[in-house]
Amino acid sequence: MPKKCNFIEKLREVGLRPTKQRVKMCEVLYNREKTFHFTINDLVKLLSEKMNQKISLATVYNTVHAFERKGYLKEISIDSHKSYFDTNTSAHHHFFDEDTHELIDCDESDIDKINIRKNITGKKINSVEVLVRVASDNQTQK
Amino acid sequence: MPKKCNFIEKLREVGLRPTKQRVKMCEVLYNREKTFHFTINDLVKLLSEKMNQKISLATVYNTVHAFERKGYLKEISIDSHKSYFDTNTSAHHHFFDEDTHELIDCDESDIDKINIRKNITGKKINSVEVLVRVASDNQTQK
DNA sequence: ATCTACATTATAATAATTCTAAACTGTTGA
DNA sequence: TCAACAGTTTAGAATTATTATAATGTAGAT
Repeated sequence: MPKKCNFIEKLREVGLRPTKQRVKMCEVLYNREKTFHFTINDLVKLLSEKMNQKISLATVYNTVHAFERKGYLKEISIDSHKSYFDTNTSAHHHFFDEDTHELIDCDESDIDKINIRKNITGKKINSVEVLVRVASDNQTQK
Repeated sequence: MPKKCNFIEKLREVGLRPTKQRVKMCEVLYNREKTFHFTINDLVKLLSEKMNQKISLATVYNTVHAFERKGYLKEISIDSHKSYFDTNTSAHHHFFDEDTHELIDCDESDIDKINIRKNITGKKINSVEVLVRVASDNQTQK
């Protein structure tokens, strides 16, 4: 469990100034056992309610994006109305629970390596992401 | 190439009233050889510019969603700021060109069948989607 | 301690989407 | 054929997520 000073170090390492707000956000995001999936809204709530940190919405956006640029966070595309972020920045896949709107990580061992046979000329592959949508077994299907 | 009356039939079959606007939209969407990927914005432009159909933005949204509910269209999650739709409603994967923001279909043969070893108790798999992000070979990477 | 560049803030602006309420139009069945 | 109703369309307002702006604050180097 890293403590405050470690975050200050870490932030400095990637060239981000360890401001009060950024350190606080690190604590919320990385002081946990499992990886964390969240929307900006989730994060603002956590900061204001649990951490008692009054923080401007704009700062949360700016800082999340700064973290993303520096490889601290990864954005996940699931639905077109909200941005989801993931503290696990390694290449991995996801389950998305359509009932609860929860994201669940997929271990590498859960899905075989994806083999892509098609080539787009002049383009290289940046990433390959699998999204498995799940829902309650007894739910009406579209 | 289906003509107007076929669309009227088709709409009726799934329980949608064949209104002027819906038939026009069918013509734009399905009178083509290849499957078509688009945003709401693209569609509005096509309708107003190419088809000379003045149509309310709200109607386009309503109708696209009606089509989606009825299985005429599929939504694709790529980026969190716009909704992309696909006239190919069968299970298939995509390439997304990050330079041009273009979607390209993947044939079934392009990617091996995805084998998922993890189970979420009480949940069943609704869909498995692979998104392959590609970009120009000489582009700076994040 | 002071300076400067970068951060934060409140607020305004923008963009995508949804809502609303009134007007309109397929469809049904008398 | 036509009235009546339910489903549609429409313009515009409202909402939601996000980004821009401009003033103020602060970390870090000198």
